[in-house]
Amino acid sequence: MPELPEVESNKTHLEETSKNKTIKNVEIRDDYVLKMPKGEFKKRIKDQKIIGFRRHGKWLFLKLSSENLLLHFGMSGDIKYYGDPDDEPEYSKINFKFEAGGYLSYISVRKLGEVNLIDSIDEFIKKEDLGPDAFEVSQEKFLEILDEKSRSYIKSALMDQSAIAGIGNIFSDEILFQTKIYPKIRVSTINKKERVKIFNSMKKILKFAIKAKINDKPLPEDYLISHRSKNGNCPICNSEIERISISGRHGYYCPKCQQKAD
DNA sequence: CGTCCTGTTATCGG
DNA sequence: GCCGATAACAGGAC
Repeated sequence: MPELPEVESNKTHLEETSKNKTIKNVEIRDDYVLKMPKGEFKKRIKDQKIIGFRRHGKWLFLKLSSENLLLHFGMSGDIKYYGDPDDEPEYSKINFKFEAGGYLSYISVRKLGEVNLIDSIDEFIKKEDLGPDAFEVSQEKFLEILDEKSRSYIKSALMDQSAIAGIGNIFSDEILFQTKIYPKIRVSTINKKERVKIFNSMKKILKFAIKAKINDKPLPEDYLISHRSKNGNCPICNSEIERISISGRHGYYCPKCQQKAD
């Protein structure tokens, strides 16, 4: 379930369970997400210690003794630590076994996702052309990126990983709902005051969602996310939520709260 | 059986 | 070059 908040909560999970542990061996159930030959991956990762973590956008990096393990969760990926081999999660694709006991599973229901080993995290971010992380970016930088020259739809701009990294379909809908902005207007038509509102809302929502995810709590009832599916109604005005197609994705919005004209 | 889906990428067209 | 639309990737849920 991976947009920025889910990946950040995965990072917390790893910090709590897997830090400073040494990988004894790896079991590969399905190598579809693995971007290198199985044998090479196993050989390189064996005996490496997990010394730290970093997240950028939807990408998670495990810093190892001599290189970095990168994980991307696609649309249905997850990660889980477990102590007993009988507790291996369903759809686990790659299992790391620790020297001290315990396991870590990279899980994915589908096969979208990526597991790889890389030398430099900074170079990877550059090579992937990722923008600044949505949770870290400064207001100044944010306004520089979503500037009056951008002809993109606001929803597309928020989801563009090369602009701002970490926001996907669900959270872009939430940000626009809470700022009462119609998803299909051009960034260039939104004034600075409104763009500052978008920035503040983005930070607030991400912070809240990370906390909720870590504590395994649902998001508040007045979030659009809680009403986003099947014939949902707006938690503010009770209008029926509408669906709109933008950049190949389906977004949801309240036609009354998020008017085109502003 | 058909439709839907939290992500990314390649390709085409305006 | 910018930007949107589309298809493709996969497979489980409904």
